Amino acid sequence: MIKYILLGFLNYQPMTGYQLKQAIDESTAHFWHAHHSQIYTTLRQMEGEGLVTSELLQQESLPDRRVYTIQPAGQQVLKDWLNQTQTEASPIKEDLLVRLFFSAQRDPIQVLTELRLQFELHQAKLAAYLAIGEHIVNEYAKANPAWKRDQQFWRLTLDMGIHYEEMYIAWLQNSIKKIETL
Amino acid sequence: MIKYILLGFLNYQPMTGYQLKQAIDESTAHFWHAHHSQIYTTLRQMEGEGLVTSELLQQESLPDRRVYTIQPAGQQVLKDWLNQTQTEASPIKEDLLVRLFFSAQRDPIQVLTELRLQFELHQAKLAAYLAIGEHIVNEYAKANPAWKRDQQFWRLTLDMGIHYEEMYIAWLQNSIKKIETL
DNA sequence: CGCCACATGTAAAAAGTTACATGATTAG
DNA sequence: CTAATCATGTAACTTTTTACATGTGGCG
Repeated sequence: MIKYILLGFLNYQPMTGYQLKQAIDESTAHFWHAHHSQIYTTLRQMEGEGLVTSELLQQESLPDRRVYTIQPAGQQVLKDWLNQTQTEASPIKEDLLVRLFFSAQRDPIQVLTELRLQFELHQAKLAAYLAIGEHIVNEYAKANPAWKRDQQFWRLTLDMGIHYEEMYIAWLQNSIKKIETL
Repeated sequence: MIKYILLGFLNYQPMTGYQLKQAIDESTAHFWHAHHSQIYTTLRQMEGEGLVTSELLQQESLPDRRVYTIQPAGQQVLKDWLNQTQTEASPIKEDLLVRLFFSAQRDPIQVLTELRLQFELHQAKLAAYLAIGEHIVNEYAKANPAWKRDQQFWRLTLDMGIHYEEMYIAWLQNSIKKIETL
């Protein structure tokens, strides 16, 4: 999957592994993230497959940067992947729910502490997403008029992030209440 | 993670790999799933670590079954894991959002078809969760009075599943509308 | 002086998926 | 006769995570 994300970004413009990591952290991290080690190795692997090419640029007083450029073969792979529609709902893996599922024997105080911490974490995430929303509307749209249509799709994924966090926060509040009165 | 789920179930009663797979599919699958291959290998691995023991029971006209029983060491591992509170929100990996993020250049008809299929899939999931909720209330609570407290925690995780699907469905409806009028 | 940003990698381990492999019974 | 349920496993592969590894320049 990380392969397609990298190709997706490179399809806009040539980028380095470092920049791709940043782009992911800033935009797709709330539905897909990756460590830099995976990004660098996947880029090299894709270069071997002829999906991208790279060139090393030297900089004064800063480390060299390896810029990757998507190739027609890479664009085709991306396109093919997008064209073969998903026929399943993606599975969820949510640590907290696993923990909660087996928490009946735990000290309720500890469970509540954990849920309250999650409450704060998810509120922070929500706040961050809302800020990104503002950012997209105010800055990005003006700076890159060519990506106006793209931005509408990015916005949809951000909306999901926002709704998800809102739902999560409401559920945490409700769960905390229920455990308190158990 | 699958390790703790298996220990969590075995902490209630001895079970076979097959039964554990069933238990996971029926209860935790909406926040954590596993293939049978992973379950069987993890059980064997835990046996090697002394967290569980197993014995082979022969059956007439049915295959042998290997029943796993949790050991004190396994209970300790489970307890320790539950006691060390998560300090982060679990990351999300949602294929559909990755696809949507890079879908500006795709044929909108195709995107809509994909979203409408997801709409049906998530509606089916929601219906299934609601049915499970009924099941828990009506049958399970009466059959296992010793797990009454546990059931209240199970119920909380199911609630999340329900709220998640409701949110997802609403977001899909809204996204479909937006793309239709794009 | 210490931390952050810049910048790229490798290695090893853990986790998860897919495919291969077998075989009896029972219900439709 | 065909599909599903019961029942367990291995092997190969892919993906992801964690740790190791290095080095400069700027800011407070």
